[in-house]
Amino acid sequence: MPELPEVETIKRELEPHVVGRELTAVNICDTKIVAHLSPKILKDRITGKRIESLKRRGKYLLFRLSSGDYLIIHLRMSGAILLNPQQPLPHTRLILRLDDGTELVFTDRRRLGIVSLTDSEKPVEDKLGPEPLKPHFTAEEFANRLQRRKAPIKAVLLDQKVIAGIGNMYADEALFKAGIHPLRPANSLSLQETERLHTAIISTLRSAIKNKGASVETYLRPNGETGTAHFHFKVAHRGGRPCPTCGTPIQRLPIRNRGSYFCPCCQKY
DNA sequence: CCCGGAACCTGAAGGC
DNA sequence: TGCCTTCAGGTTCCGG
Repeated sequence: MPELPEVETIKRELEPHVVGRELTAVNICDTKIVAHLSPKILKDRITGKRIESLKRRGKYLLFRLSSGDYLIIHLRMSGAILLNPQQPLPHTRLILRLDDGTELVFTDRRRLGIVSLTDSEKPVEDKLGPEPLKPHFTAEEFANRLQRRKAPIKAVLLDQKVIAGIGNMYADEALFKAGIHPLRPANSLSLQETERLHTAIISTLRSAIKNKGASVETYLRPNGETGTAHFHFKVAHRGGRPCPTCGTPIQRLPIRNRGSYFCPCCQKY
């Protein structure tokens, strides 16, 4: 499941291969993945354009084109982008060919990912809160946002308008690191707890990026290799296994229909 | 605005 | 063996 660290890894590993290159051919294999405009218009508007830069914002990838447009890709649950795969891949949705022969292949087993085109960053920007790894994500601003919400902290961490880029796995890992129960109402956290969580979010994401993301389910890096961040998970996807700190079995609890993993001993309500 | 639940989607896994 | 149900979760939509 691509979250911020996975999308950041893809961005970094794709960047040197795509920036400055021209899109010479666009093959939309599954028109259903194109959102907000017709597949034909998207294809016509990006073919022949140069990729000026590649940026990640939250879980979105934005390719800025020489036309001034932004080609936007969101991988959702099962999307991946592969560079020059050795053989045809199952669930291929989109193929971009560049002027040096490079091929970018967007695959998506569950078909929930989207490709779109906009003339500014605004549509993406409007959906998202602060980037957690940028200096403007401060503990004060974080505390402010939490104070307005009484929903479970786990649910609030998944709200992209509160913080951009956190998903189910890293929400669980950050809450464990901060020692906070996932069902605690967001506005019940003390200032100290909020600061611990703020720090935990940043260190959890940084460490996952160092490990090139977590390969659970279908996530792969553009070169086809897996990430290693999941080997360092303490609670995420580890229901029933002993907590690495105290040995208590990790519990699984559905919150907002998402499996939430936590240690009932280290994260008391 | 805020909240929780359902829908979208497909393949894997488990029950019978 | 095979059919059926359940589960996985990022985002959006909807009713309260």
